[in-house]
Amino acid sequence: MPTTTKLDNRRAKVKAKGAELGSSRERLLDAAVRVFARDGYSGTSIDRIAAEAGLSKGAVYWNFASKEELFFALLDERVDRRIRALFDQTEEPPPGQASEGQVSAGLSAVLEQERELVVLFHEYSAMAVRDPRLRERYVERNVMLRDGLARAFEARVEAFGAAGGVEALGERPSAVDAQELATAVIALADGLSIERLTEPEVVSEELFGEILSLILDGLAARAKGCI
Amino acid sequence: MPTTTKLDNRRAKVKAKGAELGSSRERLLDAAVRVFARDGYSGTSIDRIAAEAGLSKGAVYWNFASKEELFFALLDERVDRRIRALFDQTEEPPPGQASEGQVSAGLSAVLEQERELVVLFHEYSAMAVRDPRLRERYVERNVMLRDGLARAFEARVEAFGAAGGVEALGERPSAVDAQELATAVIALADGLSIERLTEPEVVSEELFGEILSLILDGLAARAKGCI
DNA sequence: GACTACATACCGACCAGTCGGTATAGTTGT
DNA sequence: ACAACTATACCGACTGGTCGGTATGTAGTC
Repeated sequence: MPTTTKLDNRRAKVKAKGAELGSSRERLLDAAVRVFARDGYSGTSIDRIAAEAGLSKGAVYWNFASKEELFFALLDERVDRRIRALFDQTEEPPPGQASEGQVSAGLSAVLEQERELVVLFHEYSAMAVRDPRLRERYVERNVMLRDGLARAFEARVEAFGAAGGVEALGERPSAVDAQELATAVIALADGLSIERLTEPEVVSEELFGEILSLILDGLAARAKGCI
Repeated sequence: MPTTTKLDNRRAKVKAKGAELGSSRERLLDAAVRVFARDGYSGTSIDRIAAEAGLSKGAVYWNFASKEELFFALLDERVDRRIRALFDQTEEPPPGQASEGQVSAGLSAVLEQERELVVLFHEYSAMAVRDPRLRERYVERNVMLRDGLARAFEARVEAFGAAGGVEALGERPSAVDAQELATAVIALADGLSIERLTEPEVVSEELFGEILSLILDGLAARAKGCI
């Protein structure tokens, strides 16, 4: 169904011009981040977003095709971008250092400053469970993150293997591979960030890094055969 | 504000009689589990729940004070009960055995069979982020779970300490205490169960148990000083 | 005067909650 | 045993309000 060719033309132009700082489009997205995070997707009305941006409903429907498209744009241009940036900086660790501390610090910083993004991410995931279209995009993003992290682990293990003379992965029957490790580490990060939303005091800044290094120590110990 | 004394009296009686199998109340709760899990809280209408239960809106408002109360009842009588049962069986592990496998198997079984409960739990947590009243109850439940798990870890470490002659916790500067460990393990379980909702194929049955034993191995290795 | 970038008024759908009505079960007086 | 009365458990029409989306108006710009 070629629903909205006219609209697509319009949006193409908008996308070209809309990046200007302080443009209505940006103000709407800023407001949408706040309101969606505060009230949830279905608890948020278009009128409220418009009002919070100092604009009207007309401005919203000029810049976005629908409420859903506004939400998608927000995920693309705010949430995903942020997460990708975090993981890019993770993949190239500062020269020759163990990176758990860095990763944990980076993650904690994001979680601390950008509570709204975490809430939106949470909302995103809850919606992806139901909506197949959303799920497709959601999974695509997850695969990217997981693969990146898995590669980072493999690189680390190779370096470790060269130093310690032992391969940690794929040797023992109970060993986990890099993909599984990445899956679990992402799950841990997600889980901790979610717990932090309701109980900030029990999830310390360093916890993620500590557990991550515990896991890696466990791997190393198994590789050394000292368990 | 003593709002609904009449209603409370009524509900007390209902609670006494309502436990009968196949009662309207139970049928409504069964339907509510399905519909809330399928369509989300705000995507669910009272009429739809009633229809799915083969009853009418009047039946819903006879048995429950409001949509919110219906949802709370559902969390109490279905979700929480189930989770508590799982953790109770976790706290007394089968005689003298390492319990990671059991815990992981139990968790996986629940996640497999009761996808609806996981979805509802997810929804619950998303709502608790916003609604202070809900958050209070949510946190209360979390504290219970965490304390229980922390005690289990402490018991395990004591046993381990007796066998290995070393205390694993509170010795090294980078060591984590039982509460933090429990927090992380719950976060891991939550994260994995959420990931499993959208990507069932990447979260294997055994993954949780494997990571858990990796973490414990890491602790043991540190205690032995072989890292 | 045509196009842009909105504002405003409006429509139809949906929905939580209310309320009068009602069928059935239970209780009480005789 | 039977009528009179009451409480229980539900039905379904209705209300007030909200909200996504649309249609139309309008000030500024080229």
